[in-house]
Order: sequence, then C-alpha cells, then structure tokens
Amino acid sequence: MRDEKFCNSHCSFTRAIGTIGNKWKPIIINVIGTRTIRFGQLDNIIPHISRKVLTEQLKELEEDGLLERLAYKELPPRVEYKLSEKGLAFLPILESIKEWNCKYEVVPIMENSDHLIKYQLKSR
Amino acid sequence: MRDEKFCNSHCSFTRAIGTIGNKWKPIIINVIGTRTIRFGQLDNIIPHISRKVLTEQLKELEEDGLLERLAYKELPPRVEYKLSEKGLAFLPILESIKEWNCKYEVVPIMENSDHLIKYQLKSR
DNA sequence: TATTCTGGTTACTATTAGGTAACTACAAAA
DNA sequence: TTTTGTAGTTACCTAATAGTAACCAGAATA
Repeated sequence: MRDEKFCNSHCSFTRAIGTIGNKWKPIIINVIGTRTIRFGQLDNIIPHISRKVLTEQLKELEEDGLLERLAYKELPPRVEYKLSEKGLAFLPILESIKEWNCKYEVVPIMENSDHLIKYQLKSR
Repeated sequence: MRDEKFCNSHCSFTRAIGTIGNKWKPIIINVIGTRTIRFGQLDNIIPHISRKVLTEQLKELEEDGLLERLAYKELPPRVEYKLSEKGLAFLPILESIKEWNCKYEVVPIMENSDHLIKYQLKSR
C-alpha cells in the first residue's frame, strides 16, 4: 500500500518514492516490460507474490498511471495489463539499476554444499 | 529491514530491489548526496523519520556498501556519513527518477490553509 | 452431474515495521 | 548542581502489511 505521508509531500521526489519506492512495483514493472500480460501469468511468473498483494499493487500502478488494464467481458474472465507511456518511460531507470547492481554488488558464491557461501565482488 | 527472500534471490535485479527498494533508502541517499553529514543533521532534515528507523537504514546502507561511517572518539560523540563510490553511482539513478516524475506526475492540489500543510520542521 | 477455468474479493490471522520513552557515556556550560 | 548536547540502544506496544483459505460468476468440459 502507498504511504500517504510520502504521496502528500511537498517534495516531488518524495512523492515519486511514495508511488514506486516499494519492493513489488519495480519487480512488476520489470516483468511486464513491453508486453501485454494477463493476471494469471504475472501471478505465475513473479515468485512469492500472493494474488491479494498482486491485485493491490496492480490497482495502485493503474491509479498512478503506469499501467493500463483491459478487462474483456468473457467467462471465464480475461484481463490484460500493459505499461502506459509513463510506465514504459520507467523501464530505462530499471535498466540502469541493473547495470549499477552488476557493477557494484557483492554477490554470494553458492558452492556445491548449501551451507558454504562465500562472497566476492562481481566483475563486469 | 531488508527482505531476506529478495536478497537471497537468484535474480540480481530482485536482489538489487531487496537492498534499495524501500521508501527510506532512496530518500536518505538523496539527502546525503555528495556531502558529508552528521546523524543529527539527517534526523533534522528528513521529515517523519524516527531515530530508530534512521539508525537501522543507515546500518543497512553501510552493510550494503553504499555508505561510509566515520565515528570520532569524542564526547559528545560525532559521527559522519558519506556515500561510497557505489552510493555516489546511485545518485544519477535518483536524478532520472526525478526527471521521470516531473514529466509524468499528476500533481496533487495543495490547499493554501495553514491546517492543511502536510510538512513542517521538526521541533527538537 | 461435478469439475475446471479466470480474476478477483473477503474475512481472518500472522508477521513485520515503526513509534515512543527511557537510558547510556562524559564533557562543558549555566 | 543541574542541564545540555550527541548518537545511538533497548524494551514495549501499536499500526501496517502480508499470507491463507474460502468464495464468486457462468460457460465449457469430462
């Protein structure tokens, strides 16, 4: 859920963080990318998300104008989601986060045995 | 607090979101910017954050290598924070979020009565 | 006839995050 | 002597978030 204090801030950066600064939204936006995707697909592709939370996040993304929702009046129902112009414009930011992370992350090295974890600086 | 599922993900993007994808960290990184700043200053400048949460977030940022902490052995104590190379490299991403937000945000209507001002200086 | 399919919603519970107040050290100032 | 100042930590409690299971429509399928 959105943080009301953040979204009502006088500071536009704070408001921006209020809308996209949580853990699920960047993941959802990244998974959708440039395609059109159905609710069930998102639920399958995104690990560890519950339908309830997915519904909530999608609703907020739509309200904030990052997402377009297309509901077909069929049975069983079909609903498709795709990024709006605003949502698409956010993708390059996610790409730069990926690059930043690849360059600077200290990643755990998983050895054959699960209990042995070593760390190293990931090289480009 | 960090999300363990995210930080242990096989997907590096998910891990990245696990470290910086919450509401406080982008704010803190943005406030620090290129300067060296003391704990008390951060506590004064950032609205609505408690010392406890600020301490927690700073500790995690340090553990994740975005932040350098300099504690002087004085009394009363003095502790200075500044961004590391990794943290500084994150600043352009925050700038692009600002640009993205300015371009696409539907700005909330701020009413001009005193009792509706959402932000005020902390009295401490 | 019973089951499946989809995209949710609802109620209830568990987990987690966050707020508040009290407390620490010791030096210097009032 | 008491207060002030800094940068926290700790315990306790509440508020917010997330998980789970049950339920819905109504057509198609077995």
